[in-house]
Amino acid sequence: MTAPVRILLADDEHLIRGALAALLALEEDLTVVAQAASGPEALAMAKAHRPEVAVLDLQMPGLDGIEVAAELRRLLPDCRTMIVTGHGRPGYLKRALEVGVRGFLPKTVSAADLAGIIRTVRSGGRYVDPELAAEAISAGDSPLTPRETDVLELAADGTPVAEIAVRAGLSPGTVRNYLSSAAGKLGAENRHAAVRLAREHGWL
Amino acid sequence: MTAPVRILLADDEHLIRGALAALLALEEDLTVVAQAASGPEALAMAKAHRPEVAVLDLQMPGLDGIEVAAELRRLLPDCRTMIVTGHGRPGYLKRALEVGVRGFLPKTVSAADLAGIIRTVRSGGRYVDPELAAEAISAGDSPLTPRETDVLELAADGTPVAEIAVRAGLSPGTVRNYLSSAAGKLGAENRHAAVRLAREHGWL
DNA sequence: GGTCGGCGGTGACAAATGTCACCGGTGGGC
DNA sequence: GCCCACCGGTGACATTTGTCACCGCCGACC
Repeated sequence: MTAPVRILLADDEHLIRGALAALLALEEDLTVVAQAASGPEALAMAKAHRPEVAVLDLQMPGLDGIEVAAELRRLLPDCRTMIVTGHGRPGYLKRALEVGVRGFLPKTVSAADLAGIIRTVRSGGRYVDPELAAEAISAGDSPLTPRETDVLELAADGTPVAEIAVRAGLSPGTVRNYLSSAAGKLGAENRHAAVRLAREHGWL
Repeated sequence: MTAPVRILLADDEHLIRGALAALLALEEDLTVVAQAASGPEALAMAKAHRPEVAVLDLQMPGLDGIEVAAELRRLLPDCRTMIVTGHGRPGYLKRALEVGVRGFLPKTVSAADLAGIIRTVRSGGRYVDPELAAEAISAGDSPLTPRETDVLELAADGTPVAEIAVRAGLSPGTVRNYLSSAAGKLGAENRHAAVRLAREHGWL
């Protein structure tokens, strides 16, 4: 029998992380060698313990799972990464795949599935939750230009145009043009609805 | 030794729920008699299995944890309820306590703590996460009148004033008055920022 | 070379929104 | 009875916003 798969587990919810660790410990060919409760901690633990597979929660303090995955790819190219997430926005999936994540799944999978997917990923395979994949495909690419996305993001929490203009280093008129065009492309009544729609599609 | 505590576990994230069940199974004085992945399912399982303690996730499809707790109180007055949640908005805590929830904790607690709290709740005690409690207290009561809250809620997703007016059965002018007054009370620049602030405080 | 899309900008106009004063009605508390 | 807060409304006004046309400047692509 070969040595067990060395796993790094990162999730800011202690309860979940502990439970997951306990669950994976039941699988004799898997071993959790490190745990972390935040993005930076995950990186530190990875450097120290050099896991073969990193199981990362999407939302974590400090750095989110995708940012950690990107860093890990630079630091430990041999370490396979997978993302586990509660709510799967399509945009996240795309970003994740771009930084080399090999597994992407919602927390609704069963423990047995998780263990299986870890093995798959470990041996070079990939796994993407079918439902999330379908959503991502149907969502398609963002119709927004990079700059439109920037400006829309700055408009996210009800910031008035004048402030957006300052923060983006643009003239107020230009900001309004971008917002108007973005809202038009998204079929939104105004920028606030546009923000909501873009968020729903994972374009923000 | 007395019979083990009969527990109902409700969480829509299969992975978490399973892991939790496995974890609680390690405690010999606790036994998970039922599991559910949605609000309605939780109620059905509760009716069928009559647990002593119901551990409910806050966000679930169908009915959220608090709604389930409220129903349970009617259906099974002897069943103690506790809410476990990822992100603890202060407003939720308040609503939870109002419907008789006896435990309210974030998912950042450890498994040992969870088991301890289940025992506490089972024997008639209460437990509220100190940090969430502090937030709730510092957040205080909503400064908004009921009607202001209604209108603000309708304004939530960028709905134009005209539509809010129709839905609320008010004149557009009145709607603007309410929104303006709400934004003023919250110190917000405009209604969208006001919505965000109210959400953050759990007042929405 | 030409064309086209993105970027940044201006100016002008209409529409939506924010703000204020002020109205009457109702109901609770002192 | 009086006061006060909330409800619902009107009218007027300034400000913010959305929308459109049109400008020049790249840079990529054919």
